[in-house]
Parts: sequence; C-alpha cells; structure tokens
Amino acid sequence: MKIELDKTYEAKKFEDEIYKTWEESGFFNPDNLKNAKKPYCILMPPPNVTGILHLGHALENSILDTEIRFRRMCGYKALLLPGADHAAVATQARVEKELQKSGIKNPREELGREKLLEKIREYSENSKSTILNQIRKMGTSCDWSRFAYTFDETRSRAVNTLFKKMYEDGLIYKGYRAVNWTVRGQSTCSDDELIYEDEPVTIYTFKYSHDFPIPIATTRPETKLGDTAVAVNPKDDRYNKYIGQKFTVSVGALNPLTITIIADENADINYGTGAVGVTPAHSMVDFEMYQKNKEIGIIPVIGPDGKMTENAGKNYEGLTVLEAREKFVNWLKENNLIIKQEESIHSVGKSDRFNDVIEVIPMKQWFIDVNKIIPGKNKSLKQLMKDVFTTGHNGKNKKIIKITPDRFLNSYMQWIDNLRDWCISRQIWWGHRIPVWYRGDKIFIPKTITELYITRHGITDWNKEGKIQGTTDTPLDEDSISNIELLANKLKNEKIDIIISSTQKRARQTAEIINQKLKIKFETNELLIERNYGDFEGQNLEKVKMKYPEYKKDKINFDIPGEEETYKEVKKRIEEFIKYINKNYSGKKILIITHNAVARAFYMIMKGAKDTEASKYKLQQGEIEKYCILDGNNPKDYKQDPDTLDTWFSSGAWTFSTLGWPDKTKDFKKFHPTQWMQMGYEILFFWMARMILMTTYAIDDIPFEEVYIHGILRSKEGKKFSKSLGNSLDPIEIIQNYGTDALRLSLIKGIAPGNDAKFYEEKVLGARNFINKLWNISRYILMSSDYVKLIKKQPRPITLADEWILRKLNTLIESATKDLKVHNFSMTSEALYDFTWTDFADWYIEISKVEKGKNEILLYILQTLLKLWHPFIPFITETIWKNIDSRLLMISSWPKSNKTKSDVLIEFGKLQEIIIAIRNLKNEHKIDLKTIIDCHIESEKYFELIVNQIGIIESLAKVKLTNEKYKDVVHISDVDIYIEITINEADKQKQIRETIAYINLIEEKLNNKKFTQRAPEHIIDNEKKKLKSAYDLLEKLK
RNA sequence: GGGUUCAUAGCUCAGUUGGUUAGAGCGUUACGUUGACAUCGUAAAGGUCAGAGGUUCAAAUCCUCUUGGACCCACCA
Repeated sequence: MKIELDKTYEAKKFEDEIYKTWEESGFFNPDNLKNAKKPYCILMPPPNVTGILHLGHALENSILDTEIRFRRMCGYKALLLPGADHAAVATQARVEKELQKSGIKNPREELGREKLLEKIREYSENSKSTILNQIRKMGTSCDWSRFAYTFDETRSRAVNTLFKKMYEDGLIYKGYRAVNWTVRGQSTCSDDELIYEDEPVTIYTFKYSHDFPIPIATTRPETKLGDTAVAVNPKDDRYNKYIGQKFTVSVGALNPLTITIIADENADINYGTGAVGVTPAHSMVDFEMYQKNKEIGIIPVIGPDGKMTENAGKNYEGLTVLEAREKFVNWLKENNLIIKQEESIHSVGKSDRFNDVIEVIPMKQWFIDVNKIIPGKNKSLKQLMKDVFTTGHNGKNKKIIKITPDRFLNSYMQWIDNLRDWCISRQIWWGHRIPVWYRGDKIFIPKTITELYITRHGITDWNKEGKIQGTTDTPLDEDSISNIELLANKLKNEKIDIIISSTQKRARQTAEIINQKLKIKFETNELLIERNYGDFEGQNLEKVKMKYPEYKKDKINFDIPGEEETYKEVKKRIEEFIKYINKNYSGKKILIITHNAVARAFYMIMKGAKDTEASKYKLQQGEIEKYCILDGNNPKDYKQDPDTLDTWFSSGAWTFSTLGWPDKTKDFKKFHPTQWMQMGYEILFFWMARMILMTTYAIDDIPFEEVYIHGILRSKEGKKFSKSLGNSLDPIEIIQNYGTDALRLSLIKGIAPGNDAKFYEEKVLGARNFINKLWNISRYILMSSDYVKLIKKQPRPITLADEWILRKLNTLIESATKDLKVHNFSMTSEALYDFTWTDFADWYIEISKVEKGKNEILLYILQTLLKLWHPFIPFITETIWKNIDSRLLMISSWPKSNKTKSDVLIEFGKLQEIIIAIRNLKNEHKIDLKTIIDCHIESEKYFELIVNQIGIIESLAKVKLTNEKYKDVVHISDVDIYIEITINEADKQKQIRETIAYINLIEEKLNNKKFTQRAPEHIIDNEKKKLKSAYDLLEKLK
C-alpha cells in the first residue's frame, strides 16, 4: 500500500479529530493505564473563570502537557488533573462591572444576594466552558473525568472541613484588627492583593497644638483626627523625657485627643522629626504598636464607606477622605500649626481588582493566626511553611520540596518572615460562605450539615388548567419533560446523595427523570404527598375559601373539615419527615421532590415564618429551595455568617481537595503528595505558600515533591501582555493560523525556568516551519518506503552513515531522557530540533538517496523521533504515527538507547568536513552547487574513508572524483582536495595566518608548566593532538 | 533599607558540575526550484561574552567592585 500525504501539513485538518481520539481512548485517565504502576500526578493550576485562555495559560498547558506525556510514555500512572477556580473577587468584580455597563448602577443593592449570585454563576459557567474547550485546543492530556472546580461540592466540603479543623485548633479566630479595605469593592483584602503605585503627595510637618512639644509629619492629615500616641525612640535625647506623659489636644475631633508618648525602637531618630504620630485605626504599623500598648486606645475616624465617622467631629463627619484632608490642613494653617510642607513621591496601596486606594480600617474579621503554636505540633504555621524547604516536613529529608530555580527560595523565606495574620473573610458574595452560624451572640460550627434541596414535581395537564390535583395520580405533561432534564443537568454538579420523592405519580415520575441523569439512591415517602388541600394555590383561592364557612370567621388560619388535611397537619407531617431525615440521612444532601403545599410547609418550619405569611410563599416549578439542618437543629434559630472566604483559602487546599479529601479516597491515597507542581513566580506567595500552609497543617505532609517556576511572557518590547495595553495576542487565533503544535513549540523552545521570555509571531512561524519539515521528512520516508511497519528493534547498521546516525540517535535518546527527567524542556527541544533537521534530514536522508536499502533504518529513526517529539508536539506526531501503527503514539513506550560505536563520529565528521569544503569552494567561485566538477582527494590518514565513501562525496558535494591532480589544492587538516578551480591567494594567506595564531595559542598553553602539571591528562593529550594536526596543515598550506 | 535577576552576533535567546578555535533561530549577503519540503536547499559574513580586578594550569561560566536595565519584599512617620 502506497501512503500519500499532503505536500504541507495543515494542522486544522487533524487536530480536533486527534484530540477526540485521545479523549475517547480513555488514556487520559490513569486508571486505564493498566500496566503502569508508579503514580505521577500533576495538578493543573486552575484557570480563573473570569475570562478566556491567554498566552500565560498556553505556556502553562504546554509545559504541563509535555511533562505528563513524557511521564505517561515512561510508564507512569500519569494523571494531569484539570480544574477551574471560581476566583471570588476577580469574578464578582468583573460581573459587577459588566452589570454597571448595562445600567445597573449598584448591582449588590439593586439585585440582592441571590440574584447577583445567579448572574455571576451564569457568567462563570459560560466562561468556564469556554476556557475548558480552549484547554482541549491546546492538546492538554488531562483526565476530564476528575475535573475539579474550587466551588463545587467536594471542594466546598474540603473547605468547610478545613475551616472547622483550624477553628477548633484555635488557628482561625474572629478578631478586631486593622484590615485593608476597598471602598469601591466594599470588602477586605489581604496584604498580597495590594498593588503599590508611586504617586505625588504632600508631606505636612505640624504640631497638634502650640503646647505640644513634639512635631510630627504625615501624608494623611485627616487620619490624625484619630491619633492616640506619638512614638519616639527611647534613645532620642530630645524626646525621651516625655515618654509616658499624656497630652490632651483639641484638633476638632469629636472629643479632645489624649496623646500618649510611647517608646518604640522603630522610630528613626534621624528620619523626619524623629517622632511618629500613631494612628492605630488607620495604619498597619500603628495598629501593631497599639497591640503592644493597648492603653493608648484606638479611634477609627474613617468608615467603611470611605467617609469620616462621627469620631472625626462635627466639622468632618460625612466628608470624604480628600475633603477632610483639605479642611483639616486649612485648620492647621489657620492656627499656625504647620511647620513645613513639602512635595514628595509616595507609594500608595491600591486594590488590584477594584483599583481604588486601600483604606486601613479596624474591623471584626476572620483571621488565620500564623504564629500560634499548633496543638500537638509544637510549631506555628509559619514554621511549617519554612520547614518544607529546610529541614523537611517533620524533619524528614524526603519531605523537602525541590524548587526550580531555587533562587525563589530567598524571597519566599523573606515573605514568610514578614507575614502577618492572614485575613480570610471577604464581604463579597461570590465565594465559599464562612461555615459559621450564630445563635444570638454564640458562634456555632455544626458537625454535620444536612442539606435539603426542595423542588416541585414537573408540570401536568392539570397544572396547565389551574386545577387542584390533590391526591389524584395525574401524569406529567410530555412537554415538561425537557424542563425537568434541564433541572437535572443543573443538579448534576451538586453531588446529591439521595432523592426522596412523594409517592404520587407526578412527583415520582419527575424523580425518575432526574435520576436517569444522577443515578443515585432513590426512595419515596408518603409524608411528602399532597392531599386534597389546595386552598393556597393562587387563582383558586377565593373559590376554595368560599366553600368553607370558617373562612369568614378566621380569615387565614382555619381548618378544613372532612377528609382533607389542615395546614397544621401538613406541618406536622413534615416535622415528622425531618425527624426521619435526621435519623437516617444526617449529613447528606437530599433532593426532595414534592408539592407546593408541602414546599410551603418546609418554608414555614425552616425559616420560622409566621402562619400568616403562608399564603405569600410559592415555589415555582423548576425552582429549588435549599435548607440546611445543622446537627439536627432547626435552622430557623441560626444565622449564617454573611461573609465569604478569601479565594486562596480554597486554592490552598487544591492538591488534596482535588483528590477527594476529606474522604479517604483511593485517589488521595495513591496520588498525594503529588509529584510535580508548576506555576508562574507571580503567584508564589498567593498560591504555593498557601498550599504548603494548608497541606502541612491538615494532611501532615508536603503538597508536592517538586515545584517548577516559570516566568511570564512579554511582548517584543518587553512589556507585559494585557488587554488594556492593547498588545495581547490570542492563542486561539495563533492556533488557527499556525496550529497548536507550532504554538506549543514556540512557547517551550528557548525558555529558561523562572525567566521571563519574549514572545512574538515570528517565533511561531519558525516553529510552524519546523513542523512542516518534520511532516515532509515523514512524507518522504513513508512515500518512498517499500513497506511501512513498526520497527521494534534497532536495525543493524551497514555503512558508516548508518553507524553514525544511530550513534547520534542514541546519544539523543540519552540526553533527551536525562534532560526531561529534570524538566529541561527547552534544551531537549533544541537537541531534537537540531538532530531532526540537520543530522537526519540534511545529511542522512540525503545520503539515503545514494546508499539504497535503508528502508528499515529510516523507519526506525522516524518512529523513534516521533516518540521523542510527541510530548512537545503531540498532534503532528500522532497524525503521522497513524500511518505506521494502529495503536496510539500517546501510550507507546519511551525509546531506550542501544549500544553503538562512538569512533564513527570522527570519521563521519571528516567526511562532512570534506563535503562542506568542496561546497564552500564552489560557492565562493560562484559555481552552481549542482554543477559537477572534477576533484581529486588525497589523504594518508583517511584514505580508506575516502575510498569507501566515494559515492557520498560525489553525490553530496556534486563532484566527480578523478585520479588527475589539479594544480590548485585546498587543505583541511589531514586531507588535500585538488580541484579545477583557481584558489584565491588571499584566502590561502588568511588560512595560514589563522592556523599560525591557533598554533601559538596551543603552544602557549603546552609550554605553561603549571598547565602540564595540573591539568588532567586527557585535556593535555587533546591539546597535543590539536597541535600536531595544526602543524601538518600549516606545512601543506606553505 | 534587604533581596533576586539580567547584560553573549543587527534582533531573540541557548551555553547543564569551569576544559575543542563560544552556539542556534530570525535577519543580512551570495548562489540555487532534479520528484520529500521555497513553510525549502547550499554556503558566507557577523561576537574583546557590559567594564575593571581577583581565584585557577584554565573563566562567558566562580568571587569582588563598577555601569546600565528589570523585579520582589519591607519602609515610606
């Protein structure tokens, strides 16, 4: 069978189909790698659900996938676990911004919690599915069946479990502390979420009053309305006599300020006035001083709305910070209290998401205590975070994390030293709600949370007509089934444990349709049924009511006589049902399919609503109402904390939450700790530090054995890619133009770990050209082969060229394997590139056109090359492989090197040297390379070589070898080439000069006694050899 | 203030523990379309490895300093 391939490789034609083949093969899932034993697990850094794939993702995916494909081929149980991050602040900020654009000025106020969350959920789901498809486009071989989302059920459970554990260990506390506050975002943010920008400011040096002995300086005069102390250095002779004294000053605040003079080593005698005005409420550093000197007190003068509070005094209350600043400065001026006023540059902290100036404000928030000794550990979180890089976790050598490049360790350690308690509560709504409830003032963290998802049956014909159905067994309307399926899809991600439905047909039927998707436990329960009791069903209300004489007496709460059930009886029935749940399904997630009146009863019980509100409640079909039962208690007495958790709290748990923790799953046992982690240096503190914190604490282990840090991509001008700069490149567009393989190769070739790299289209173009070269190499071999089959054993070499190429190939296998084991992607790709294009295509394939009968060897080299290249450029290699073998290249085994002779390298090198010398001569004399000229070669040393390789020389250099000596001769070391071209005398002289200089260089070395005494023997021998052939050459040239 | 990092050909970068006359791609120049490939071939030009000093038999590589750029952390009263 003749194989036909297109003249050029068109990525678009193959990539989607190939990815589909891989995915359907099931081998992305390590469970299907039956022969593999040793696990190799990598967690994908989960992309945020705020946008689309950018170049950074493309880089990460290229690196991750190259690594995992290599490991898979090496026989590991390779798992690349994909995920996505709900990215709390980032996502909410994005959606709010878009809503504002569409005219909703204050989304939180106008929509309310539930509706805004619904909008964000919608946006994030869209964004998630887009970005996941784009990750498929990158060729990433991750196990989609294990996909994890930081905000899904399993991950939420991990977050809640972790929170509870840390709270019980006293590591999480609720405290009143100064926090970073974004007025625009109306939320706290951590120290790491600030970006600092230099801005011009005015520094005012002033005195609180004329009597006050110490002048102080500030860039934030308005905060001085809340000063409670002045700190001076105890060694400062000017001021130390005042230490401990209190001064009362009136600066216009609500109450006169009592300023205590305190001692603090941090006050620099030589800087400014040498004294620091202390505003505990509005400065992190000052707050720490307050903690050491609680007696000085704390007066907040700025509120969460960014306006001055009552404490600031009547003149200032309600003013913005800037207005207050101006007014206070004016007051100081009027009273001649300003001593100096100077302009300066100041770096101002801003919120990276909301881009407004951060105010430091004291608040009651949740914190993680990083200094507290962990019960039973005798160490703080800070110490745990350091240990993994120094002594190893629990002092074990094996539990030291290897970081590449290790220079990042320095800044990590420095960061840990400066770490303050981590504020984890946020006032935004998109995120894990803090799993804490309050009963009055008491904090309550339940052991088990039973979750009820209440929904109604699907629509029946009777519903359509507005009839009361009561105990009838009306079936579902055919048209409504698709709506129920939609509902089922929504529920799929919620990890429901059991479905309980009313026994009535319409509910049972609904449950069955849903369970076709969920495939979980399903039971029916009589307590959930609807009786002939439809008096609150809306449009029939009046009619029904009028049937009963009691209605006139007691307008709302009345009993219905006869067989029908009263409202109170329904409530009783549901209370009984809840008892049943608590007894049998405590801690589970339960989907309840029931009827309107029953749903209402749930509402009344769970929310503790008054009976008079009953008729106002209606659950629409298709809607879900969620309730939590906390340790079997009725939720109506408990109020959940309204705040959410910092998104990095859930990210910190990533390496184990993705593997099913807190359950002791098979995955967790097999794959944790993970083998390799990869991330950009910009999230080292955000993410790596937090993963280490969480894992060492909760799992008592390291999260990963190795972490590989990559740099960021920059434009040709060295700028960051960003939408706002308008210089961003869309990876998807690049893929469409050049193919995924070209993009991947251009991202990986020429990068060093931890270093930034410039990226531009020409690089992709170069990679694309290479891809095409590889295609054509394959095309030539496959099309000109007598047969195509899998060559399992290295064929026996026959000629020198065979020996040479196999030697080169085996060296390549060795170096590629060695380098990939230490994640040296760039170097490996360059070595492969060089071999493929230069050694294989330019030399060996050309030789194969002269020396026939290389079918098997060519196929063998091609197959080996496809394997070696596969981790980098999976699509084209798999596409070509399809023509060779029916099994997937993806799971073929990584090549092993064979023994080969090494001495052929010198011989073949000489052959190349001869050919290049002749080509060069022709070029210099403007003779078409293809023109065959006569040539005579003499060499004592390489006589045999030349005789044996006449064919190759004649064909690659396009010469005819003759016995006739021409007058003109070219010398290269140990070989004389006589040709019918007049040799340029100047060239000859130049060559002589160069050779002499070279000889001098070596002689100088060899004459140096220290060199001959101390250098290793093989180095000296080598120098001697070099000298000898240089002399020979010089002799001939003369 | 503490720390990290970069400077190698016109451009973008490799150069693994010090050891051939320092490499690649792009670009440039010259020549070339015979059946794998013009997304190509053949060859050439182009570098005092930022500067100075040191360690060493030997330095682009290790150390110190200088110059110029990038970055991180803290402080910024």
